[in-house]
Amino acid sequence: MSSSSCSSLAATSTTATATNNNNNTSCCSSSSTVLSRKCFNSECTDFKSRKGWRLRSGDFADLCDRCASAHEEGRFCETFHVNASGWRGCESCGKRVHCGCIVSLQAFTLLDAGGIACMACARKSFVLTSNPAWPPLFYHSPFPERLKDLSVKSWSQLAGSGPVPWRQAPSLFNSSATQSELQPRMPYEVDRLNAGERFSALSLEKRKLEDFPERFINGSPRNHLQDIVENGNAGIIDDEQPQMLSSLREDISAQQFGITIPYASPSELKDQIEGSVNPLLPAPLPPFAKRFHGTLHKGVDSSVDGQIRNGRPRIDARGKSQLLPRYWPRFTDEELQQISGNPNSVIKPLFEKMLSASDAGRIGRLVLPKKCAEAYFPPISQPEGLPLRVQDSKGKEWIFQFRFWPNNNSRMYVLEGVTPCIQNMQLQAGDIVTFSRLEPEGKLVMGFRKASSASLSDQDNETSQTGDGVSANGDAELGPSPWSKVDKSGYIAKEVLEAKSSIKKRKSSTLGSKSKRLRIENEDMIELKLTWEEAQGLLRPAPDHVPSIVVIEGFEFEEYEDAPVLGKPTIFAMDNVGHKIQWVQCEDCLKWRKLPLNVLLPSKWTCSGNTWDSERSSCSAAQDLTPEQLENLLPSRNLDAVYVYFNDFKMEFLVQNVMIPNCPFCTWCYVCESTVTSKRLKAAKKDIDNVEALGGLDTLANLAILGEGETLLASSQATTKHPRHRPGCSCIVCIQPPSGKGPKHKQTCTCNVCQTVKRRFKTLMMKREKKQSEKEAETTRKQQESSAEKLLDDDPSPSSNAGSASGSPNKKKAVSEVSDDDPNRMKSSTSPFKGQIDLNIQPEREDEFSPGSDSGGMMRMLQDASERYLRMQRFLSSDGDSIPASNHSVSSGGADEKAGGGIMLGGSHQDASEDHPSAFSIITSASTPAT
DNA sequence: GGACTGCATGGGA
DNA sequence: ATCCCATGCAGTC
Repeated sequence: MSSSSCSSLAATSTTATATNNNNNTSCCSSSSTVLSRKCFNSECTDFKSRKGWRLRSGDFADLCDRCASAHEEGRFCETFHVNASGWRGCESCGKRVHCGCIVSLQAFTLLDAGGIACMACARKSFVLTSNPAWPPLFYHSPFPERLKDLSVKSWSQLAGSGPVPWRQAPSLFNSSATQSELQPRMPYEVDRLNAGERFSALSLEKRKLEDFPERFINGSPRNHLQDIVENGNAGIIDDEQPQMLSSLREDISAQQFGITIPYASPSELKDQIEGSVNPLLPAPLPPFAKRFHGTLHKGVDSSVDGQIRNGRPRIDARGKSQLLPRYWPRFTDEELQQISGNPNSVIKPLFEKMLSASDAGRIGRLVLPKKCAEAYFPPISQPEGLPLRVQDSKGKEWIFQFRFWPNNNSRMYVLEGVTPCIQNMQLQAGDIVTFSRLEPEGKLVMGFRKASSASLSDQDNETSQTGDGVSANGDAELGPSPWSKVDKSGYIAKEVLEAKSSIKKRKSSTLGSKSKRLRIENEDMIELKLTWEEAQGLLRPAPDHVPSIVVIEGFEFEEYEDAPVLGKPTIFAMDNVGHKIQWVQCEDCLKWRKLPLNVLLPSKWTCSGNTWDSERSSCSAAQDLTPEQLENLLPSRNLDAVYVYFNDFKMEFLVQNVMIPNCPFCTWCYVCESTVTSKRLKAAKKDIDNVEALGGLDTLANLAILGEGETLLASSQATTKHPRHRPGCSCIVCIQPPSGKGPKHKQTCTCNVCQTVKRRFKTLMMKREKKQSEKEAETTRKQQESSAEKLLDDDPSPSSNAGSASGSPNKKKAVSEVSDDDPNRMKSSTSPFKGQIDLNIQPEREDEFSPGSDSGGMMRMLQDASERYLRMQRFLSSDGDSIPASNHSVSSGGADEKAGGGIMLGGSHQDASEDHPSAFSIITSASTPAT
């Protein structure tokens, strides 16, 4: 390498001063160094006297008169680097341009497709398009003192903790000196460097620097080879060629994807020397900022555009590897404009991150990518970290705690207290938060990008990149779904599934292969707006599917060994004679047709495919459903509330469309499709508490409801514990009629539902009785003693024990009539429940419901219920086989139907107690025979 | 019991 | 093999 290149390299270094110290003969000099009085140009032996270009250090190269003149006239390289390597031809005019030194940086720009263009051509040819790929660049102000000041003050002011020590983990720096080449120096980093605090890394850095121009000037493999072939420029061929080419290919690939790279680009260097080209020019803005300014303020000098082009990221693969691509900022002008607000401010994009479920969750902790945190956030040495003031895109300021946790000999950086901000910006998992810095204030700015917009833009990008509009990863094979719009039936919009396809493409590019869990979740939760249940409903076994049953923790899972097919979503119901059927909507006429239960339909189905009902095999045939029936049939979407009726008590559940694991009502009940907000559930629980003393079966029914409610409450996400049910499934879940549908069951009903319920109930009761009786003998005495004391001391009325459970005279009466004379039991029955009732449990496995395996509350409730029930049984058996007295006394109407306790699940805003003839009831008969 | 905190774990790059 | 980081979870308040 020629000495001229060496001098250039030294100039490229941010450590010109240090380099000078190490190599006085390299004639690198700066105004701040008086070790050498020679001209910066090693080719020149004259003594320096004039300032030249600006160095990274903020100082100016000292040049002799001759060199300074050549520099000012733009002839420096032509004069002094004639024989140096790095001469390239402009792709446009062919003019030879030297690309091998800091002096020439402003003279050319790298082309996206490879090669270079001289600035004259660049200014003529380039149209500044919205290119989110512009890198955030270190703003090297012509006022280094101001920046130096800012470099410390900005963070320290933000942190409010005085001067910030040098970052504790400059891994970007120390691990490989890459930053010296490419990483934008943070102002404080420059300070540090200026202060000569990194001498230890100097030799390595210097070595890196020596090969940097070779990489740098050969902006593309093509040009590199071209240079070799056409120019016979052997000067740049060295042992590193293969690696260089490989590296450069990576660069090109990165560029092709329009990736923004938060590392220094040569434009940064250009900016530094720009001042030297014409020191009278206004302070150069960072290229990115220039573009931004150019966007905001028309009429910016076209030269700026060319300079901006010169800011194209030229990133070394090693530099790229420092920060994972998924964190590279991809700001659009609009986003910048949104963030900035103030056109006089300069936005420096730092990084971005897609919010994970944890990030967006209520915990309020945003995990920061380590490298980003260490590169762009103030250094912290203590886990407690620092408070960090961050401004959101609306200008609102937030203070987060920037801290870290020790983790595997490393650190895990988090921003704490982000929940208000996240909520304020209405962000959720999958959305992207962006971090940038506002210059010159140094203020951290947090922007965001919603997942939908991100997906669209990314998708657009990718489409344009591939040029064929076809997903590169083959996800398009999902194909457009023929399903029509989402409506009350729960059908999924065609557009939505198409969006899914596009989202998957985006995810594959944006997220890479990272975090499948996140990807799936995002798709489902955010993009698809597809509930777990809906997704389940879409799946059909393959035509020749033979399910294999896997039992996990007592739950049977049907496994699709072959990939399930996407089928036509249908609605299962009971006809008026109690047979299970399914309803399907014609793709064309949208009429609903009744089909046999086990029919599996293709994803696109029309009336013409109705081979089971020839009279309705045409769209012209009338729909055999009244609007009212249809309304009852269709699962209600966007429910506000679910009412669960128990005798005269109506319990309201607020719901969301979330599938509930272990829901005994599976896919049919409204509750099952919903979660219950804790507030309302508590209210409901209170109601249940109020009525729980009605009797054993009533209580059990309540427990069933509440157990489910607990499930609802406890589960914000579906689990795999819910077996997949499909047509023909005969489990307790599936044999139940849809909520609010089907005939009511008499006590003497011997249908599958009742039989199963009775059997399970009886088994449960017997086991509970047996277990409890063993313990009762020992504990009852003590309990009675204590209760007796309590009764004597407090309240002679047993019902008072229920506390708030005295809301109605009926209840009081019920309590007194069916009262359990054990107040502790009453108390326990009002205790919170943790457990769940899963009607899918196998009776032979019900001992898993032992208190030991239960959290306690639920089992106590069950025990109470069983005891009461058995006591009632004994009581009633002596009085004839009749319904429990409690129900006689409580039920205000239709007592016979509600005898034994009924769970009626009404739909949204439906009053099943009044006019819902098809309200679903589970009748647990008091005369249930043991099985 | 729920919220919060800090660390541990394990999948994935 | 190593590191990152999303998330789980136990301890504490």
